[in-house]
Amino acid sequence: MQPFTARTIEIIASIPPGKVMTYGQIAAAAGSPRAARQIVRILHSMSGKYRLPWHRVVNAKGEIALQDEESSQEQQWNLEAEDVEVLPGGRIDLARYQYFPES
DNA sequence: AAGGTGACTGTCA
DNA sequence: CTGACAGCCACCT
Repeated sequence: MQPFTARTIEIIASIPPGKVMTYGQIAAAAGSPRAARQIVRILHSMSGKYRLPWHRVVNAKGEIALQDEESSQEQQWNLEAEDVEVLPGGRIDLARYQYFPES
């Protein structure tokens, strides 16, 4: 397991309910500001094995990044279950729900 | 071992 | 607002 991967898992797992983080944010927090795409790969391969709260991860625009209709709806449902308001189009108000590990 | 891939991002038009 | 482009990098053939 690469340090980057381990840190990524740790970070994602630390996102509190009702909050979300962007891929770039996680990548930066994990040590590679430009490795947003790695987060995607890690989510793909680890979400099943580590039970990560993948639904709390959105893209830089604050939208659900999933392309698969079913999965994206599942993510939206999970977010709403945590009192996150998902606007039409699968968009989320980052100003209200983005999680900053620092603060 | 070499090349492809992706739930991305910032910039420019 | 939309679309095109080029970085980016761990993981999977």
